[in-house]
Amino acid sequence: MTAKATDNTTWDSELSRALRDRGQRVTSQRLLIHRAFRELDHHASAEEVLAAVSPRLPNVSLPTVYATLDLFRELGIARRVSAGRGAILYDPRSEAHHHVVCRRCGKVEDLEARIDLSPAMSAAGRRGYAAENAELVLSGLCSDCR
Amino acid sequence: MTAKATDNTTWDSELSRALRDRGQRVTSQRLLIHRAFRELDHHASAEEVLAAVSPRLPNVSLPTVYATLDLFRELGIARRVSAGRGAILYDPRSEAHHHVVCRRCGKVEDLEARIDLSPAMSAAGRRGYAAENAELVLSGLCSDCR
DNA sequence: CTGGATGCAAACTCTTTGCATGCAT
DNA sequence: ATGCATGCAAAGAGTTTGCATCCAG
Repeated sequence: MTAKATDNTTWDSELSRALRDRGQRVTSQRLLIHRAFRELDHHASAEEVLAAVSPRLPNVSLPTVYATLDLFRELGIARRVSAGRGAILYDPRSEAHHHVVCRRCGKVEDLEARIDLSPAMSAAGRRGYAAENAELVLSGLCSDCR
Repeated sequence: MTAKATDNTTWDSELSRALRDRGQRVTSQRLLIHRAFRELDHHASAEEVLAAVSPRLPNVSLPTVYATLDLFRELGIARRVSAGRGAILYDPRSEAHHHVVCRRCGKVEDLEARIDLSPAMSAAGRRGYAAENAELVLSGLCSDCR
């Protein structure tokens, strides 16, 4: 396992501080879901996060994972990504990046590309939207499915 | 209604030709779903398309609408757009455009903005993907919800 | 005729909600 | 002590599948 104890304590205190700033409680579920999510360091479904947490803290429920990941989104720690099908992924908001999804097997990969989104942002502004987030998803067949 | 009979016959023959080219059958459901979809001329859910078709051809079922819209996607007539939540929208592929979705009320609007997606396309190519489609979705609060 | 397309219903997946219990504050 | 957070279960939304019937080719 590549996880370091120092990462955990750093992550723990970051999350604790963010929660306290909003007057929300610091629970072991939130801390451990946070650790698992940051260790995955990858777009992950609620199910995947649960699988990563369960060995360390049993009896964590899927609804709690959903609620917690959505809390992370509010805290700016995670982004929601709707990948192709109805599945929702949560992505640790590291640097701006985008995604490709295989239209056959559903696999999602990161795309490192610098795209100038300002025309879209200002178009949204003209429409009356306060655009907070931009999500670019390409789709096609991956090398395996082709 | 703004629909013109000429549009219908044009659309009908376009679709008929595309279907025959692929050895697929030209059915009244497909023709009428196609008309309704083109008349809507807007990102629409399967439910909306069904509502538009039903007055003209009763007993059309939702599964048929899904299958037909997905067929349109294969034919290049429609694009699938996953708008924020798990809902799937089908968008008539007119010109390249993108979308904003309100994160509170879920409303989806078109965004006319010319974005240079080539960096993402080539990044996808490097990953082994044959990228066929690009979908940019911004999210935020619309003027009503703000 | 004959097989692909349709309608109906049911299954399926993923996500959200309601409520009693528990724990952080 | 107080009430937000959790776990469980069940509901809910949206989409897909199975199968008998129907109709375009």
